Amino acid sequence: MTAEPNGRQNLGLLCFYPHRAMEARLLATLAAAGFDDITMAQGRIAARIGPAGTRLTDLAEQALVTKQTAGHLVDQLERSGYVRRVPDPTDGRARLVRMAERGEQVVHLARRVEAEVEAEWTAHLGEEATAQLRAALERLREITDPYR
Amino acid sequence: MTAEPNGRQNLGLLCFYPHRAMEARLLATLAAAGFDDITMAQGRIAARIGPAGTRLTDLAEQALVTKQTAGHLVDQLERSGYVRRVPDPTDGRARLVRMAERGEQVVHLARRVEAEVEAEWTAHLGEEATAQLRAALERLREITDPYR
DNA sequence: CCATTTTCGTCAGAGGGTCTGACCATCGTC
DNA sequence: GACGATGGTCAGACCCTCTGACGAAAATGG
Repeated sequence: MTAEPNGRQNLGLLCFYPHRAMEARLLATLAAAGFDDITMAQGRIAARIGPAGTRLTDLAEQALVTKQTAGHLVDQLERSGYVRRVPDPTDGRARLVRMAERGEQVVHLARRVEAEVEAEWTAHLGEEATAQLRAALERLREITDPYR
Repeated sequence: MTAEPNGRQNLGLLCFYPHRAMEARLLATLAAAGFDDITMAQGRIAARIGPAGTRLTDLAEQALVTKQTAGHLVDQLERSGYVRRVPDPTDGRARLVRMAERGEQVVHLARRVEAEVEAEWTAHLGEEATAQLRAALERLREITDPYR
């Protein structure tokens, strides 16, 4: 991911800045709201928990980490009260990771911050350019995201 | 960075996929070429070394890490023979981190891979959409990258 | 219906990346 | 020259992630 001598940077690197900015804003806002024990890694796992709960293995697969890593992160989320594990009624081996009350609060706040940041970006780029940006990124995802 | 229930994902997250894909490709290709002792963190530091060498403090600032972290990574890069530290003739305290021969080789290869991946993306999106994407990301960088 | 294989999850251990805090040497300035 | 600012290192800690090994439950297939 090298920065070329002329100002031209590769597209992968250019994608990095907005992503980092979004994550930093999220983390800062959540911390300011009292959710100061959350980390980015935890967030990336938590973001993939479905409404009815999700298996650890699925979380790991979608987040592109090992089961062990996902388990470790869920341990922390559970200890902090953001999620809880319940038995999966359809499979004796499995457990479902489900959002707890405290977790839902974080999700609501995170959504608001995301919308806020996107609004700022739209103000900078203009409506049309932003829509094109989103469309391009979504198409790009087809070939850069192994998970759909 | 939550994934919303409907398919719509926030722009920060959408930016993540291409970035991750680019980094993964780079790392895999470099490893296959025999540079198998390099890591992403090292790459992010190394990418910021200028032609005449760069001070550790500047590397740290641009990469948004502490001096200690940058120093640690440069240690590894030096041990692997990618860079070397030379005294800064203009400042007795400072040392310049400069690319070594082996480092230059990596940079050349990395540039080629980046161009390759961008070509694939362009093939998927089309020339015009790719140009627009780049323009939008560059404008977005103005407000999402604290370093210029 | 049982044996085998697969899947779900955990435990244990290791290495890498990053940070804070303390510290020394040198530079620049008054 | 004295003193604050700057470049860099050392030490210690924490978090993230991985590999390997394993037990329990489910799925498969005679």
